[in-house]
Amino acid sequence: MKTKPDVSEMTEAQASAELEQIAQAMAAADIAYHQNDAPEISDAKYDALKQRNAALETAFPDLVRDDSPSKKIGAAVRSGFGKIKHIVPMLSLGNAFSDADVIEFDKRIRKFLSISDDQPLAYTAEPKIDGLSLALRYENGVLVSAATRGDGETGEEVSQNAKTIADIPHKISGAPDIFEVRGEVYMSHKDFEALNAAQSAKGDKEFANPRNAAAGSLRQLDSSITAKRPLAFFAYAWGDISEPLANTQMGSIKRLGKLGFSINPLTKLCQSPDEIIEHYKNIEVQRATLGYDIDGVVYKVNDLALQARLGFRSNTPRWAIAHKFPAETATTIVEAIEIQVGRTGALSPVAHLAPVTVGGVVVARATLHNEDYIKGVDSNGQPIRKGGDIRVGDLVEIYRAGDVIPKIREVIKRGDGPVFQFPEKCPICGSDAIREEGEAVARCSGGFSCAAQRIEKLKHFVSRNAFDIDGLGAKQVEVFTQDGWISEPADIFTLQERFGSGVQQLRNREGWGDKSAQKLFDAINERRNIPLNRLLFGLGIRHVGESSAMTLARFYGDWPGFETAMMAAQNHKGEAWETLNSIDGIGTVMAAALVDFFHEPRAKAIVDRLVTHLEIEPVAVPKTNGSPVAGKTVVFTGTLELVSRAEAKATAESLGAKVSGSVSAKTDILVAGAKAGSKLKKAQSLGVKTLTEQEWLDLIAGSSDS
DNA sequence: GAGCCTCGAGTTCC
DNA sequence: CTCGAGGCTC
Repeated sequence: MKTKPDVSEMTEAQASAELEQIAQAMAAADIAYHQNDAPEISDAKYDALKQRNAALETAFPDLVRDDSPSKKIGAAVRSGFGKIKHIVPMLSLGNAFSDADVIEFDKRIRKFLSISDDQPLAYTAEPKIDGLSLALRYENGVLVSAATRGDGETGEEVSQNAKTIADIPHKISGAPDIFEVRGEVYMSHKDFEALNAAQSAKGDKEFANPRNAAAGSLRQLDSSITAKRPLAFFAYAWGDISEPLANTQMGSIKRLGKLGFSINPLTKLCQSPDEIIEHYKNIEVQRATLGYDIDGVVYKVNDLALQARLGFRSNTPRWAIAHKFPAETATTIVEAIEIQVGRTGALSPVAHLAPVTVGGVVVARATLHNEDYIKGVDSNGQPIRKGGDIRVGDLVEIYRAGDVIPKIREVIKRGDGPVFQFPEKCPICGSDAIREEGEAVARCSGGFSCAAQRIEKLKHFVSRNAFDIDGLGAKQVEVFTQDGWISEPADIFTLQERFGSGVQQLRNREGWGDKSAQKLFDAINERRNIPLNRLLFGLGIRHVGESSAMTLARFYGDWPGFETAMMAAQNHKGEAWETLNSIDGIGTVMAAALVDFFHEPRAKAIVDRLVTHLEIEPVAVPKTNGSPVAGKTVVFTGTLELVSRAEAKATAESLGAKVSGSVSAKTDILVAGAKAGSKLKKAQSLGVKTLTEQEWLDLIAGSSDS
């Protein structure tokens, strides 16, 4: 690459020409990255362009273009596709990596269903296609929409593109009126190679692998491009449906085939874990000659009535599992081991590797988790990998766990580096690193005195699920902190007043124009109104994540109520303390972390300064008119069989009830599922009203909609 | 106290 | 995505 002339030696004409070039290059890169799922240039190159652009704009402020990359805050949102909410969520599957995991899976299911080992229990086993999931909705036999998985709850509408796929019929007959088919879009090896050959002949970029090619093709904004791409589709299940297709998994798949969908020929009904594993090995042997990528075999309980009884954990069905093939590996050298400091002070080692391609992606870093992981032992001192501890200079085999996170599997050849010494001090602030007895993680003890912790806390504060301030991401936080502009959350909200109009100061900065500065201030101002749960999450109190923050917000309702309770629970005693501990999902560790946080003077001062800038919105109190349980404290115990525990809790809360985990004199209703034990007895002795699960459902029936 | 299950925290590359 | 730890049930 030729070196660009120094900015100070350039003429206006040269600068203007280069600014135009950069604007075009970056716009093209944005499109490639955000809309085509395939970056054209590396992050480093992209950053270099951005910096060069900023330098030019600083030197020639009159030449700043209207379409300058510096005026774009954050990434352009991928546009052009509508959203579709999945009526039945598209969940991911749990994973099995060994035969033992599969046997365990079978055992768990038998235990859950009380089926003894000598009774038969059938499973389907089918290849797990490495493509993208797609949900097709037919109404009265006509394809009305197609949606990608998205986050499982909401996907993107790609109907026009789906219609160009030969395996997807536009009309079907003999199907239920409402009929949602689920399956996998993929590209065969042959078609993938032909496509890449054509791409390279045209001078277009090639795709890294068939999955990326399929993803990129399905998400074209112009469906005539998708039509030219040779995509294929295997159907494997149904989602929302007006009447069941069959009462077994295998029966459903066969019906899908009869209705005109492609179904995978290697799908097999198996009667035992042994037979499942045999089929897995069979498929593994054929893997190379199938003509399309698969990354494992999926097993499902065949009987749909049993599937319904098994139900779901928070994110995965209990009745299915994906048995993964061993991940692709690569060997490389450990060049350095760096220690990063997290927002809680956790010291996490990360290996810097000589870059190497694993499964189509260049990997340069791998997580090392903690001290024991580097040593190669688990918490009981048992070895976790071949080749022992990891040192700088070692030749190692790496893989991508879940095809995502790079990890070191094995030390293949010992280098000449010394045994890695885990630091006893924080690498940033020099405070002692403390590893509590029985814990895996060492933490910097510097707290608010540690610059790294302060920055990470701020990054957490502005993160997507906390304050989510547009234009103030991790990178900006770092820059602003280093320049001394912000050091705690309250500073963000005084930025504008401290800099007068602020715009002048910001404008002198690289990459900031009047517009972007004003946009940032607008974004900050928008967040002066913040829901209580987001505030609680954003504070970054240890052990308090998104979910617990919501629990607390729901329970206490508003900020004054919450804060008063925290202050009153001082010394872990008294009624406020007991109440806090009684909340379902809040235990002693979290309760202590919360109370201690609010009695730590520095933390308290930071919170006090912050809240003066905020309008804290109470968590939407559910409509409780007509609800028979509004304001009541409800406890669930035993095994709930009709609805999941999480669902029962969510329903109760939506009706204005407070869900508690333990029975006390303040409990209004105890809902006792099967095998209820001590809590039921206690409730009876206290004279608390107890209901069976069915009685509870009857009680709340009809009030959910009013 | 053991055995789930769920959540929090940390990480990589895109 | 994974690991570790907290919380709940038995």
